Amino acid sequence: MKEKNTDKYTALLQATLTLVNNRGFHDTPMSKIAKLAGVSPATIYIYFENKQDLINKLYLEVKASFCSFAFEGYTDQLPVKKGFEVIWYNIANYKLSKTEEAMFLSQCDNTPMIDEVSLQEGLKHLQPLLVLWERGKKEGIIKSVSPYLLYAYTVYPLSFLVAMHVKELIQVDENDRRRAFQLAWDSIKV
Amino acid sequence: MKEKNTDKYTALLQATLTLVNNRGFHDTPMSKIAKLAGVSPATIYIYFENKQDLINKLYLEVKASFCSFAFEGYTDQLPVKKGFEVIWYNIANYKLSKTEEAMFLSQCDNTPMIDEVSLQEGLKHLQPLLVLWERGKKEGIIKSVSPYLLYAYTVYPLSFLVAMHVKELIQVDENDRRRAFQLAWDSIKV
Amino acid sequence: MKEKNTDKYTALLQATLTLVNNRGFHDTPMSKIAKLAGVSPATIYIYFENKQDLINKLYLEVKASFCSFAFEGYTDQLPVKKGFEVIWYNIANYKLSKTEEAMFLSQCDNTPMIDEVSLQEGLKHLQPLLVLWERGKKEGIIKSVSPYLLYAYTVYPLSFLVAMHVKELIQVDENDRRRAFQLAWDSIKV
Amino acid sequence: MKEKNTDKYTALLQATLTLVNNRGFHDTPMSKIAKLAGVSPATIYIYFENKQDLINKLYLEVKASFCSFAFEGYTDQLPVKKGFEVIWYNIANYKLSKTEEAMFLSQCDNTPMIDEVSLQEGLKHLQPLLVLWERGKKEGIIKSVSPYLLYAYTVYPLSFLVAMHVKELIQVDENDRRRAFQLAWDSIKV
DNA sequence: CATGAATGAGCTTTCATTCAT
DNA sequence: TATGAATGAAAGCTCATTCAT
Repeated sequence: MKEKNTDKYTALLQATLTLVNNRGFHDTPMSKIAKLAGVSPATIYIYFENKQDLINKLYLEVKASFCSFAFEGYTDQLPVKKGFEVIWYNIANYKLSKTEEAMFLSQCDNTPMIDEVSLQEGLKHLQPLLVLWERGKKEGIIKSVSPYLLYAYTVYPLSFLVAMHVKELIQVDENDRRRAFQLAWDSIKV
Repeated sequence: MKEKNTDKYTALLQATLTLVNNRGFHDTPMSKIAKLAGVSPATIYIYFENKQDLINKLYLEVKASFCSFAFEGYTDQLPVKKGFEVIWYNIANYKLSKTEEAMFLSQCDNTPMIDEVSLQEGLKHLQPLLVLWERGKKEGIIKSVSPYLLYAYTVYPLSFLVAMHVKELIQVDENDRRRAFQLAWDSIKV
Repeated sequence: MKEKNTDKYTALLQATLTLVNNRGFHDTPMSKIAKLAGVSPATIYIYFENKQDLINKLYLEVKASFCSFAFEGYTDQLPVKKGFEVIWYNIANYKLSKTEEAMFLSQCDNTPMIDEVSLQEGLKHLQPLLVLWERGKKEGIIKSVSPYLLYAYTVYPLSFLVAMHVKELIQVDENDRRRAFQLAWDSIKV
Repeated sequence: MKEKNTDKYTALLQATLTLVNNRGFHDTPMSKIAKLAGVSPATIYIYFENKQDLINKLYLEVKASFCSFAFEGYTDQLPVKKGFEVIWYNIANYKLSKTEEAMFLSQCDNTPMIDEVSLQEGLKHLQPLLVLWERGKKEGIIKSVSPYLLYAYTVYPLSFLVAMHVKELIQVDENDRRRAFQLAWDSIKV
């Protein structure tokens, strides 16, 4: 009974993810979401207040899963470079394996699609990375620049790579990832 | 009379740019575009085939203006680093001054909004940068990696900085740009 | 357990009365009725066939309570004027104290909301008043006009007074009622 | 061109009048209104903001026509009784000939269907009758009671007679109107 | 060329009602 | 008996597009 609930809730989020990815938020009618999730259109409104709420909740869900993945195996005991490496590979692996989720997050971050409130909410989770960078700067290992710059040159580029990967313009195998990491690290290291 | 034509054409593109930036492609009805441009909805269809055509043409227009800006003052006579510097600063300056255009391009590149054909069309213009990178690799100055990687770590990060700048989370003054260039260059230089 | 039944039945009627009064028949969804009555929407269909049946039954219930009230303390032994006075005051007191019920009856009588069958059913109860009027006419005390006219000028005006009372545009104290009765009586007396 | 506008506007109001009368506000979908008026559903929204606006505007239109009719041939030079007679017969004739309009007004006045603002707006027009009554009271011809009472016992009863007339339960010929007027006047005269 | 009016198609959302439990 | 979940049908409304002028 509780199962059924979670099932439909999840099915709806998944359907939305797929459709918004392939067709955009516009051009993704509720009826299509319902059909792909295997429920009636009216059922959506049992689990979500409205279309905006559905998309917001999907965003938060995906963002949370992304962030929990990002810090797997990481502790602040690790030396700066090693710690950064762990996180960076986590993120890269997530984005390149869960491409649907990655593309969706990209779309959300570059489009006025998600409530500002939800966007803020979604940002909180990257805190440990910021702390790590701060430590790296103190230790003279990482350049003394704004965390926004560090993010722009290490994590953000992955979005582009994923997009090219999805379009099958590039492969990103183990070697490629190592090379990409090199570029990221060279960019921010002192 | 020719003036008038161009005026309305331009006004429509400008109106679309503004509205799509602020509200997204969905939630930007033709009627609102017409109103902001100061014309009748029917008039749009004199200049554009339909909504998709309007957005495609806007994309190409903006992309072209962006690319022409990007290579101002550049010749392939320049040494690799100097040539890259010229182009990079051009792009940075364009994106940070014409933020509306920059945000729009971001949205187009991360959303299934533009026809694949038009996207391809828009890509052509960056050719000289690719040629420059090839030269850099041959001269052993730039890392031997895919141009997609080079793009991801030098040009693409600017989109993130622009977004943060527009949200007034960061300033990007002359010094910041110099720092940003340093990160870009460190990333790809051998 | 029988208690429970009656409780829910009554609660549903009461909830319907309140909601239809405040929001109209349209704009009164079954779900809201259920919530206000403290039961599940599905439970309504145990006690009532459908929405129309619910509203019909409410109408008959209220009409019956109204009519039983109307003839309290009345016998056909009373002289005509005294008898009329008793009934008229009963009706006035009912309408002005049970304003929710009175407003609801008004709404039913002026709107195609209740089945014609139920409306006919509801009319039967006023019989004794018609008989009294007939007697009054024979005795030469009451004008020889259709009972519809007599009703229109004695009972029906009270609906207007109740409406104005509910909107707090007029008070209707003991004195006002006496004055109102005077107008009613002057209207129909020979 | 202007013709067309007025035509459709009027056709829509007329269609609404008919349907709301026969089926109630609930159970009168916009699509049915459109069909009866011979236009597309979308066209309604060129002339009216939404369903509520449509019904409000209809109310004001009908109320205005009613009131302008009510005071035809009346001047405050007339003696009180004569003046009252003129107005009363105007109202009676309007209601008994334009029964659709009369029934609609009844429905609006007894149902939470019209915005409070519009209801207030609609009330203004009866001013001259109130002034006449005031004069009658000063001259000792009319009972010294609230205008609400006077209205309840002279004008309001007509709504009941119209309803019975529409249901074909009574005829209301010239003689009947004279009798009805007698009851109204006896009610309020000193 | 330019437009206001018009619309069919389709959108999001609601709701009376049902059904498995 | 009682219900929360589910839904088909339909509601109000919007919008890209057309067309007579």
